[in-house]
Order: sequence, then structure tokens, then C-alpha cells
Amino acid sequence: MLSAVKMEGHEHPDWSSGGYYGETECYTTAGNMNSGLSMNSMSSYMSAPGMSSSGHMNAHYVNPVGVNHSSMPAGLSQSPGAVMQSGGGLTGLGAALPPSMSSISPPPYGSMAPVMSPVYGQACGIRSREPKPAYRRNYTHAKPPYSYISLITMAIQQSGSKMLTLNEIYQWIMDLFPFYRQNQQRWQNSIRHSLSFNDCFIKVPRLPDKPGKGSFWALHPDSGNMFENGCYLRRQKRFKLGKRAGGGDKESAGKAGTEGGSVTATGTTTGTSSSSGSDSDSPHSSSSPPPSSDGKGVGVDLKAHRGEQLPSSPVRVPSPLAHSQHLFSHPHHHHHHHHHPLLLHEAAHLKPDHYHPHHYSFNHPFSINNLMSEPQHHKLEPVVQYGGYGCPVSGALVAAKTGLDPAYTDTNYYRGVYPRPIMNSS
DNA sequence: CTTTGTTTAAAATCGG
DNA sequence: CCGATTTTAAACAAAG
Repeated sequence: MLSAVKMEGHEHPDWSSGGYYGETECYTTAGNMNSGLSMNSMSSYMSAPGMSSSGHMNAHYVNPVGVNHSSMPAGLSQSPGAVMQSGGGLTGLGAALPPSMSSISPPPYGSMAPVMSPVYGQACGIRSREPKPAYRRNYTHAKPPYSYISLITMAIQQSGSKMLTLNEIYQWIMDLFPFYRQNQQRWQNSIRHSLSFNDCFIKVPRLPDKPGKGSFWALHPDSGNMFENGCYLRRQKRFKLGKRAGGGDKESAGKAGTEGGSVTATGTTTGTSSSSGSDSDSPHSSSSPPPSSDGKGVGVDLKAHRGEQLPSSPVRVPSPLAHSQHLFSHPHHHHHHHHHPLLLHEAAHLKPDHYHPHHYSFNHPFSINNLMSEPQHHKLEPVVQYGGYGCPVSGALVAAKTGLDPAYTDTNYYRGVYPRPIMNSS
């Protein structure tokens, strides 16, 4: 699709000008934060259907109703619809993810597809004519409390193949958070920076063909739960590759604590790997071009160290997708066929996870699970509970709102308001 | 030329 | 306040 159209370039600083999007406000009232139900959680941040990016349209992404847009090379995800798809999907961090979903919501994707829609479908657009007091605005476009690293991680995780192209990442973010529909060039630069700069992200080369630019980005196999407890706000410890093999990498703080341990990796593969792999999980899977399927080492660029690419020894990563249980989508209607051979059918019956039985019982309000998983309680219907004005409420949101002032002109949302997530165990 | 990646540097935030 | 992590800015190289 080209046309990238980023009309950015000069965004107007009007952030604060009060302009915003006019008023798409739908805020919520309610409060229950973590009521446990997930899904709707941050709805307010999420996109509202009607408005696709108001002022700036990016050409692509104009999805009408929130159902994916064009360009998705990978076919993956991305689209809002995708958002939910992962259903049980999260894996990678899976281990780390609070099983909330896993436990709560069994894998069965059964009704997941639709489930999410509500999110997008927020009723926000409908607000009545009333002038809403400024202080009552919703946070729809406020900056989400997640760091870029978190966002990237979430995006990757929710993808069936556990890897996305840069553009898909952008897209995912924009689909989910209207806020990022704004100064694209600014945050996108940051995203790029994060991808390259952080060792937790690795580049997976694109298959020898597939047109397209850029490679796929995946999570370093050992980056494991950077956001343990499912709190995607900020990492507790940065994942840094330990330098050379030699000796030990020292890690600072080895807090490791539970499971997986420290966040630093030395390039080796962890034992944890779920290995489930073998079996028939074909790498293929979902959406995007599965990186080489067979043994050949696709050189996964594990960022061995900056500056040098692993010359030869392809560090074979257990393949990022190694663990992936894609399940998603149901065919449901996603008809956009662009050209991709993928096979995402079947994925469905793969046995979903049993990743580590670990069950964290907590479901953190900022957990990605809230965003993506769907407790399919009710099948397709907008499960969303609207807070006072037609907009779903969410924990994070609530948290967010709690402490802020109307203007929220800048970013910050939660600032202390929430009972600090447990970052780190131990 | 635009997008994708790297990288340096510095400002901003967070968490304690 | 301090140290670690994030976010922004920018310059540049390399691909399509």
C-alpha cells in the first residue's frame, strides 16, 4: 500500500492546544479497577472506531471499523482484531504472563474474536452533544502508561508468529492507542531506537523473498519476562546481553528471583525454553512469513553485540517463534486479502499452552492481559461495561484518572496513583 | 527518496 | 537526591 503518508513532519505541537481531537471523550466513571475482568481494561486508550485518527490520517490505517487495515504484510495481526487474538497467545513472556488469561480464560479461543471488538467499538463516538466539562474528558488520547519497550513487546507477543515488522509494530500501537496517532515521527523514531538499542529485541531476517523492507523483530529468547507480573509499565531491569562468552556475565543485580531469573542473557539459550517446539508447531503459523522453516539458520540477528553481526555461527535461537501457539483469529471475517500465503488456519487447534504452570494469581492492572486477552465471558457481545458515559472502564484507566488533572496535557497518567505494581518479585 | 536500522547524546522519568 | 531506565533528537548508513 504504499503511500505511507506520514504526514508528519511537522506535527503541530498542538498537543495542548486543547485541540486534541475535538472531543471524543468518553470517559469512564466507574471504577473498578482490577476487577479482574480484563479486557476492557484500557479501553479508553484504545481506538474508537469512528474516529480513525482524526486529523492525521495515515493513509494506511484508516480502518473503518476497527478491523484491520491494509497493509499487513504479515497478515498478521495487527489489526485491532488482532489484538485480541492472541488469546492465549502470549507465550513468550508467557511464562511470565500472568496466567490470568491462561487460567481464567482457557485457551479456547472460541469466542474470542469478537470479543474484542467492543473495545474498538466503543461508544465513545456517540457522546451526546453536551459540552463536557473539561475535567471530564476521557483519556482516550492520553498517553498510555506503557513504555515503548512494553508496547513493542506486547505487540510482538500478541502476534501469532511472535515477530513483527517495524511497520506492523507501529500499526499495532496506533490501532490500540489513539494517542500514538499523533506525532508519529517522534515516537516512531523512539520505537526504532528502542528496537535497535535494546538487546531484548532481535531482528529476524525476512525470508528470501517476500518483498518488503525491513526484517521482523522478535523478542530475544532469553529476554523472558521483562515485565514479569504482567506489568508492562517499566522494566525492572534492563535486559542486556552479557558480553562475551567468556565468562560470566556479570549481572548486576541478580535478582532473578523466581523463574527465569535475571534478565540478562548471555546468549545462551535458556533451558526454559519451552521447547514445545518440536512437535508440530510449525513455525509457520500465523502470519507472517515464518522465518525459515527449516533448519537452516536463518540468521537471527541476535544482536550479539553491537557492531558486529555474528559472522558465522548463527546463533540459533530457538527460534523466536519457537513457542508460539498461535491461535487466533478465527477466520471470522477478516477479509482482506492481500497477498500472503499464510496459513493461518489450523493454527487453531494447536494445543495451546501449557506453558509453565506457573500461575501467578495476580492480574495486574497494567497487564497486557488486560489489553489483549479476552475473557470471553460472553461471547460476542460487547462485553464492555460502560462506565458512565458509554465507555468502558478499565483498571489502568481508572488508575490513571485518579490522579490526574483534567488537562493531562502531557503525558502522565498514573503517576503514583496506583498501588504500585509489583515489579519484581523477590 | 522514503523506510528501516544504528548510534550518540542529552533530557526526562521512575523507583527507591 | 541518586541511579537506572526511557524518551527525544539527530546524524548517518543501508535497503527497497
